[in-house]
Amino acid sequence: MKRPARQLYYDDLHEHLGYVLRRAQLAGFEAFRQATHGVDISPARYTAMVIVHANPGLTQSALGAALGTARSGAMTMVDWLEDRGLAERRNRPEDARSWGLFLTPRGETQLRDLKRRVRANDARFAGRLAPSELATLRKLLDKLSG
Amino acid sequence: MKRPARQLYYDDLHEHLGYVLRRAQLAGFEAFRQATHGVDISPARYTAMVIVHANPGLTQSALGAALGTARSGAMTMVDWLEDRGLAERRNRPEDARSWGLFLTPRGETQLRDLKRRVRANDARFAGRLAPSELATLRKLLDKLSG
DNA sequence: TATTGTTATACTCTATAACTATA
DNA sequence: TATAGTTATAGAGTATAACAATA
Repeated sequence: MKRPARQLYYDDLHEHLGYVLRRAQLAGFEAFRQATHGVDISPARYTAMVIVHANPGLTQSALGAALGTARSGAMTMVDWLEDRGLAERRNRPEDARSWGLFLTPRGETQLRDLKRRVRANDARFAGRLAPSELATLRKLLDKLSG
Repeated sequence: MKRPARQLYYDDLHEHLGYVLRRAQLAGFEAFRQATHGVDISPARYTAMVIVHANPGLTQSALGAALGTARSGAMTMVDWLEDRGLAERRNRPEDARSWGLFLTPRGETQLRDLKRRVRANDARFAGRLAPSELATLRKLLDKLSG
């Protein structure tokens, strides 16, 4: 038989907004993981697919800036997407230094499926709150991030 | 002269609670970084110090569980704290397999200083919201994480 | 000169698995 | 047998710096 774990104290950690945000964000990652179970994807890569889809032809640098990573990080990201046939680099006539990024038909299809799943699970995750609470939360978080 | 960056579209990312949480959490990390400028610390290590301080004598496994990491991660964490003279491992008479963790006097002093800084900066960061908004936000985030 | 993509490299964080000593 | 700590190892993720091609 297992001894009951000793009671742990957290001092005033729950007063720290950063700590509370971090915990909520980890719960969000976990919800995403469940929503995308069985698909080889991550929050960052999902974000990348959404952004490429919404901005067809954008450059790697622009993608990196949108994701908040260095150019080399965007490079790795696009390699990953291209290796799986989800996105492709095309020549840009107006600037031979850079590529234009596009989702492939397969990438579009997968993104549609992922969006459906993520939306449904987001609703389930957010379902811990009443609709009015959720609207308030989104507003307050945006205000905090701005 | 630099060309103006092309307008970027984010589709419905801002509808996704996980995405909004992630952005807010990154803003929180940045606030922490500013608050602790010049001190060699991180949010996770700060959390570890707070928990050791609040639970003197706890084991590494208990610390790992509190931090949400594997035992080997707690090991690395405690090594880091011990190397800098901030915490120490003491023998536990009641169980020779495990250590009891304690902050050193130096650790206590540094934690006091850090707490002051983090609290002040937390107030500044949270200051983007009205006090009533902040209370609402904390409540909603806790509800979401629970 | 400046920018884009690329490559090499390194550092942090974290997870797994195997080992040891104690229980 | 189960658990705590330890160690080795590997995999993400990310940052910096240097280089070639192009602007």
